[in-house]
Amino acid sequence: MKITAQEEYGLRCIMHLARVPFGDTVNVRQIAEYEGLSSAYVEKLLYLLNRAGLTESVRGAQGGYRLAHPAEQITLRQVLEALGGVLTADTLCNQFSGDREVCVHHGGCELHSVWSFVADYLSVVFSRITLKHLSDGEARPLVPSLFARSEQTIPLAEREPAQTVQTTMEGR
Amino acid sequence: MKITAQEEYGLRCIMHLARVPFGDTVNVRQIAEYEGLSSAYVEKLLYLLNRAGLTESVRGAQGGYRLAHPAEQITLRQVLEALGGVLTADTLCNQFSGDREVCVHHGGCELHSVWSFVADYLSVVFSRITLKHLSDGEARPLVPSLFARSEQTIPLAEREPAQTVQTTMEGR
DNA sequence: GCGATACTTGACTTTTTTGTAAGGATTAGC
DNA sequence: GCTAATCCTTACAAAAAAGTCAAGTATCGC
Repeated sequence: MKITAQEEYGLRCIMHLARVPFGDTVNVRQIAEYEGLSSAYVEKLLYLLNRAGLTESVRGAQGGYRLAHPAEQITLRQVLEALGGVLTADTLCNQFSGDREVCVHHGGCELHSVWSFVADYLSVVFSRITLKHLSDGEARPLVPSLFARSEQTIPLAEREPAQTVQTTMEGR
Repeated sequence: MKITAQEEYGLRCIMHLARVPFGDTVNVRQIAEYEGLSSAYVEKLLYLLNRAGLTESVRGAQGGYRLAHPAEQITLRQVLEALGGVLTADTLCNQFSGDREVCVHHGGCELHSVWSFVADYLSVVFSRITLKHLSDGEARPLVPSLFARSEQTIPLAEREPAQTVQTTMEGR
């Protein structure tokens, strides 16, 4: 499970825009220098964000990019969506079908329900977090904490499973 | 955010082992045929799982693979770890440093706290789910649901942010 | 209008991930 | 001990993702 480079860097770029007063533009070079990325790459990332309607561009001298809406109206989910798509159970099932037309587990896969629940969770969490929350450092509390509570509620896998790495023989 | 092919297919392979009586071996060809993957690929995936001590191999004729521990003692987290590493905030910060030595946001990045919380959540959830839960179809309830509850508790980003895609002009 | 600035976009190169191949090692059964 | 079945491991090829280039087009300031 991983976050792609495009998502991480693209998010940083739009965060850069979220930190300046709403309406101000920032040009590609400034962002690239500050974030330690190439201008070409920042251009591409902003192109994706722009295409999704999250940013606006102002051409010509003194031009640049700015948010299309106030930072409190743009969610992390929208940004991730624009940068590469959010994890959904459907995409997973279609994506990994081995050498068959459809996934061999089509119609009854134990894994599906887990991924789909995890995906739903992430989707909801990401929809709640706006760029404003992020720039204010207020996002973390929005990721619901379930640890303390569920520690008692849910009765499972309590013991650390034996981690004695012991295969057939003493591997080399 | 995505699940890699190696994670998905590797998980399916070990699930295959989890479904037979504990101690029974299954050989690569059987798994490959059933899952619609090539034998060569299944070998590689089992190699990874074996190396991590999650499975045991029996060589020679009539050999095969089996779980190294009962299915209720192997967690989803261990499997994902063996197949490609679990998402952690540390890896993220080290992984995406642009063209600098360290991430430009080192020491104070707003994104870090979000990723790290999300990563913690996933880690806890995946640690709770065992292969037994998965094969019994009991895993879904173990992914804590926070929706109904937090809907009221958390006061944010309530309105669907304006999605009027309107850039500089009528695109193209 | 002209030149400079800066966005736009598709093609291209590099890197990483996926998946295949192949030769070797081990064991069971005869 | 020979043979067939099966795992083991590394190297390689193919595909996808990441990142760069370059030739645009639009706009501003003079």
